[in-house]
Amino acid sequence: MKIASIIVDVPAMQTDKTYDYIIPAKWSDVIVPGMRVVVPFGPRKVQGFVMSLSDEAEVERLKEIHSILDLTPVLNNELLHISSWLTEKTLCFTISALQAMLPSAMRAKYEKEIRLLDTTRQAELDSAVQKAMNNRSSVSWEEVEKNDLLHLFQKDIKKGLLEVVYNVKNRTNKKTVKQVESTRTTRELEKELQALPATASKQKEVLRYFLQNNNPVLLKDLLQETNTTENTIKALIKKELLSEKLVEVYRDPFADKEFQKTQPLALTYEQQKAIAPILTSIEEQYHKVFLMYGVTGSGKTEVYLQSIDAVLRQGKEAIVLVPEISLTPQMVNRFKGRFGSEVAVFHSGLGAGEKYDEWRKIHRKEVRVVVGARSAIFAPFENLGIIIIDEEHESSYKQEDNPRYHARDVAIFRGQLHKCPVVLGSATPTLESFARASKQVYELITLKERVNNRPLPTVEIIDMREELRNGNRSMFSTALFEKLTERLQRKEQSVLFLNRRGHSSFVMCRDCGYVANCPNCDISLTYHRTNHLLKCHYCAYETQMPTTCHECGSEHIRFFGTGTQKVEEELAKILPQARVIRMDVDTTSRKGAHEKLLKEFGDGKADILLGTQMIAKGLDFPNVTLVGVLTADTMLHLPDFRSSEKTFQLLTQVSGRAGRHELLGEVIIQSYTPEHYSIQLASHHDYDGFYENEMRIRKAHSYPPFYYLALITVSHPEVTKTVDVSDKIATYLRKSLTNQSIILGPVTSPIARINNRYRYQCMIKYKNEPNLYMILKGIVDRYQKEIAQNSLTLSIDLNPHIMM
DNA sequence: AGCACGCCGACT
DNA sequence: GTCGGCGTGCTC
Repeated sequence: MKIASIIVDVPAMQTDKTYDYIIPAKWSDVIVPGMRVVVPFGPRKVQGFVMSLSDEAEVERLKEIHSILDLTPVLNNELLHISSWLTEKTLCFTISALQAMLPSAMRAKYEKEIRLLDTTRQAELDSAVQKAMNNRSSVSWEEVEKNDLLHLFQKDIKKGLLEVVYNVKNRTNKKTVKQVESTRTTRELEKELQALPATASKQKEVLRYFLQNNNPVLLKDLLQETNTTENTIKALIKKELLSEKLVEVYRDPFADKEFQKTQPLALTYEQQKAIAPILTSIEEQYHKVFLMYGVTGSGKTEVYLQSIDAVLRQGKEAIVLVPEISLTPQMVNRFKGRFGSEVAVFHSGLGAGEKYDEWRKIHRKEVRVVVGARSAIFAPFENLGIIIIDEEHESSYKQEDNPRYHARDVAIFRGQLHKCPVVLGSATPTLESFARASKQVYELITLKERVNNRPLPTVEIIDMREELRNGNRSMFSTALFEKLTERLQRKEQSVLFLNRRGHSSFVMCRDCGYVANCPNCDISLTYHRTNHLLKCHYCAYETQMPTTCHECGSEHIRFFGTGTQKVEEELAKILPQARVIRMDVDTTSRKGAHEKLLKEFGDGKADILLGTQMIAKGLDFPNVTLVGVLTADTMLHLPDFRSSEKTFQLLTQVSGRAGRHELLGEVIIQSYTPEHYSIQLASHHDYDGFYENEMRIRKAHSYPPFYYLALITVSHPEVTKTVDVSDKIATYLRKSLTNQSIILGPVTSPIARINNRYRYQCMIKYKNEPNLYMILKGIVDRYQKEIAQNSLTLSIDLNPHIMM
């Protein structure tokens, strides 16, 4: 008897193991590991993944697999292997790891319905139930629940008149279109054409089309070619002259775009030197991590493209990871332009169906290059030749919910398995990566020159305190205002960058200092101008914007913090003649809006592009000669040891937007702490200086890359319980870990309460703790019961990037 | 996660 | 004496 060990789609500690099922004889040759199946689990049916096969099971009474969802495995052996590695490294459930590797469209949807067991006994049903059933043989559970009839239905279920049926619905929907073909040979068609009455002129025209071109054609195209309607075709199908069938198609998000084919550019001497070791590792098929440290504009992308080209010539495949926000059409164009239909693209802008289609292209080996955000690292390639992570320092490569993985770690793991190079590219590498490169763990590749030999833009730092002292209370310094005016006169473009992270528009009373906070979470409420509401970003709480202060009754209650809208208004006041495009979540939420705004700016339809993080990357407009950073230091003071690094990266990134072509670029950085080393060193384009300085600080405070971190967050509706549990955990950790490790806390989380749950955290700083995973697992086990009751939550983040 | 089973308090 | 509250434990 053949047995399959299956991970079921029930994300809970108690079910985080395989369950054995009998493989029905009819599928004994079909079912292999990596397939999705539906299995009975208790009284219901759930989706499951086949992990392994065997001939014997430890359990006595086995059930059979109910149905199969795939004909070929959706996860190959390598991905199954990665899933167990992920499960261990991130302490997540196996099912979460498996689901993270597949497009969301492949996750099962569940549906419950109540069905009449015996049609002859319909009369015995409760009259209200009969009415609700309305002669149907089944009703959906939701419908019954919505009409508040569950109680009555339950009685009839007990009587054995009705039963509850659990269905697993496969969400995947392949898109199909109608295709029409003729059923006759050309000669026969000719006869039929003669036989048609003269009145059927349209039908004749269609037949004439097939006489010319007796091949299957899409209905849509046929209608257009013959200028007719579906009815004509239907008539012909009825006469059995034509037949129609549904063919599967891909939703192609780039269908209506044309990609100009590009040829490899001649590499500069520096680029040639950079690519050489990568090509060697591709040719000789060994794994190595390269850190490609190249200033903005040094032509990293061309090195990627030519490396991929070498991989493709070898018959292998390539993954390119790009941060979500820089997955712009410009970026996609570069890859599609070089490799054409060999490229699949993954990004969050695609709908679930579109993502599924891109995934299938890879699965069916129709493409060999994938360009995408974080999750593209799980692309089901089997013969990888290179993995490239562009903008390696980007925090979006770390997933912030379970499984809390970092795409870089997965990339290196896959690189080892495939014996292929992993290239990490950045103008501002993370300290972790640069330190590894310094220790020769990674091979450092440096690109110091900009391709067009343009000098880096000059950067001027403006002390905003000084401006204030001089009586300038606006958010534009005199210097920035003057430069903006200058650009307007010269008909050049400017980019204004507002760093909003950590500085939302909160509401404060000018008289007493009262700040409007969320009643459920210890966090200030954010003002939303569109509907005049105060909203909490952590729970769903929202309330009207108060007209008077809750504390002192003063009317001087205002919102603080600078939003892009406010900047736009002020800009309209001081530079009324300037045409401004604003890019933020409000103006880019609609599909394609992002792209449209950028195109407008690129076409010179505006003088100033104003925006948040999303404009920091990838933009490359020749006419931009000024970049202004309105507030450089807003995120410098976040409770995060990486805040200096992030500020440096951001400023460097933003500065890179100016003067990329013939025209010289200038950058203005406005700051209230201009003396800060992040700002100073970024203004001098001095990464090495920043690296040294920051490494000293990290060493002094025992932070990465000198120590690894693990963050444990405890939350519970009662403070006392939260404190109690976190205390016990800290004590246990101090007892169990080696004395080389440092355990901080417990302390309250930077956000002390979310959704009425108090939050405490412990931080572990460690260098080498071989038993750490076991110890942390033990802690989760110990509190399993309370976690299951949903009173307590423990979140464990290994290598956390967000400390809150 | 769901769901059944089972053991105590408020009603017919 | 029964209905229903939710604490406990299981799902191959």
